[in-house]
Amino acid sequence: MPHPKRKILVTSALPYANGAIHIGHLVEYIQTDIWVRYQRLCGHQVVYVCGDDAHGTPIMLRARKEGLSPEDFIGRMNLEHQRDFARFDIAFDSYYSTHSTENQALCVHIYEILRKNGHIVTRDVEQFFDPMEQIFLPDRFIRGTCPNCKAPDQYGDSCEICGKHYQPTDLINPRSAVSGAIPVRKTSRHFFLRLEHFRQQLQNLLQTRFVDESVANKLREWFTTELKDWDISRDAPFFGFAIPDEADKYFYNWLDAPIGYLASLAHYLAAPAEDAIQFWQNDDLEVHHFIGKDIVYFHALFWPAMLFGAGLRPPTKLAVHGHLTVNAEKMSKSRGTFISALQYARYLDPQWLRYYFATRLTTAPSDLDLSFEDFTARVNSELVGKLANLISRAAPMLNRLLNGETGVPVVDALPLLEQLRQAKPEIAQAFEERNFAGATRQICSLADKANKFVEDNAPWVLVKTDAQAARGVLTAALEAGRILTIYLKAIVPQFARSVEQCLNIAPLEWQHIEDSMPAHKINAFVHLATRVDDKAVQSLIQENMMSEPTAVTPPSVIPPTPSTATSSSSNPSPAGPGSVEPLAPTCTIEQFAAVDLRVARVISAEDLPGSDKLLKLQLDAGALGHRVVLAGIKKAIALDQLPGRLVIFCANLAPRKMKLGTSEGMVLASGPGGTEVFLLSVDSRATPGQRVH
RNA sequence: CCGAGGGUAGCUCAGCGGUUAGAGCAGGGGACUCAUAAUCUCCGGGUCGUGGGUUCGAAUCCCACCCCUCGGACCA
Repeated sequence: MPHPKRKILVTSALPYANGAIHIGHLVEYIQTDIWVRYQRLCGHQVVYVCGDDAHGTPIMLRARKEGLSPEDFIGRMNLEHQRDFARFDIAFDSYYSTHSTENQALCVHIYEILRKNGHIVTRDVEQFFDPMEQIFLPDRFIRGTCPNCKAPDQYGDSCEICGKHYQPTDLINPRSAVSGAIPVRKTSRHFFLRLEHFRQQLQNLLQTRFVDESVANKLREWFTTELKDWDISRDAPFFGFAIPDEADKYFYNWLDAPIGYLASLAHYLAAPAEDAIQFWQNDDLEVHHFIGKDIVYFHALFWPAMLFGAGLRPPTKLAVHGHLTVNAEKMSKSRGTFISALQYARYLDPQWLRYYFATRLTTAPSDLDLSFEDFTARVNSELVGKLANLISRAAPMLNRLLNGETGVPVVDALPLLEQLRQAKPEIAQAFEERNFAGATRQICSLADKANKFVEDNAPWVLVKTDAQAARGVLTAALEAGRILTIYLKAIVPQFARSVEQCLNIAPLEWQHIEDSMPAHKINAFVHLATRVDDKAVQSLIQENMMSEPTAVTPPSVIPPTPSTATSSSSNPSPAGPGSVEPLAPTCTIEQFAAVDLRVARVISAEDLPGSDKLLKLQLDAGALGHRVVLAGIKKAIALDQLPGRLVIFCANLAPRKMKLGTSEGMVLASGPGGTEVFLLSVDSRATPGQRVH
């Protein structure tokens, strides 16, 4: 009524077609779906599209491992994903795939324009190459010893033990995760999008309501330096779209992933790609992308840049959410908290998760925690104890004592009902802003009042003396339940459906808040929501701990973060230069002498909680005294093997303040890092403090 | 070290310049028995991270510091 109908295109990030949907992913899809359902409830025109991000080397390799063609593999994943989403009532209008003819047409179309307009350049890039497999290796497919903490078998982009990020070229003893071969450097021509061309437009975009202020602050940092060209090409063999007029060149899947939103739209429209573009360009259309904070870069820079370059409008809004932790820790297989959507649904009700996430989601892109204790408490006390209870006490009573017929709410109930209705704008605003925590808080508080009303008027007593009055009380209670259900409908649609059935009313819409139920006969009560059984929660976690990490083939590329789209092989910077420990430039004897290497004896080694890679070593350097050195060897060398041992360390290295203390030197070691670290030692007769020449 | 966000009752959080600081959950007492042992009621419980400042008045604004989380830099 008051506001005109909005036209809104909504997307959730495209999950990578390489693994199952897990509860971390679900934060985003549930958040998006609640928002979408709310908008629809208000009568707005919403198209909600998504699909699998189906391209890339990880998928190609994974398919091969399973003995499938990539097409068959992603087809299977797509079905699995759709099945999982359906269980959680994610109401996509179109769930498609980046591997589609529409997407290919769109990618080529946009690329051609970018090229024509001079936004594409080519440049030679040197990269790791697997000589056995004859493929270029994404960072994640190079494993080696972490150069920082010397943990062995770490990914090429970052170390899981110490958390350090680096270039694959920094790895000690790098190996191809595909074949085990030693990667070699190889040069190839790559295509780049000149991001700098779009600096002004991108910055202007930040002046709009494109992102919330806290995110905008962060984004502005990117503009303090030159925007680097973005590498959009990959070499054959690659599972993706070929770049036109080029032999053996493919589009990087992060190029076709966001374009996949358009492709999914085309699929929804059942129309050719041009129609999707036309739809997109509609002046009245709002475009909202829901994404995790890990992929802001792609959606705030690359994607708008592509659109600008192609003469298309940018998105209206990025709705950024944080990551999920479970019981206050990162999801962990060993703790049983790495839970797939499927596993969750086997033990627990998806409605509960929708409700619980809603109570935790705010506008801010901060991480949210799924504490199972809190989860159980809140679902039981709020969703079941307050909300469901209101109807489950009133409806059966009306059926049993008063023939199931509602009447007119008693006069005493009018202030309550008025209050319920007056909450509308505030709750609406909370939904609009994605402040679902605020919305549920208000809804619960209203439910408290409604329950109190029932309590105060005791219809079960009243019915003995004044049936009509009792009917009026129960009618009011059900009316209150009906209004609350409208408020809740976007969050727990199945709950709402049950209420509608029970109250024998048409599907509820937001505008029905103002209405009153006419006197009518209600249906038999149906159970609205069961309580969470703590045992089921325990079973779920137990089973998860037991279940072997199957389905994950060696180069496990299941994104460790909950959010989505192309988390693997997603190093945003252009394919970095580097090499397999190339020989350093020649140095003079003076330069060499500048480095003062000394013998030292390890006095003690202690763990540094908070660092995955570093150990704190106390060194006895003889006349030089004692030194504290933080060495990245935790993964490689057991604590008890260190004390007493002679090592070589650089004694005149400038002290370095690190996160967990200051390091007064550097212990020398070889090896790729991670668990492959080999300390240099000297013959046993060397004494601490001696210089190495 | 830089940036962002946060530190308010045992727990999760609301309040973000104005009367004695709130809610839910948990704990304790009571009421009720219509309801999925639900609901209602009462109680205990906080020097609102620390120290300064602005103000008639600060949890709320400013400055410094401490701690946590998340990015980034550095370590490499």
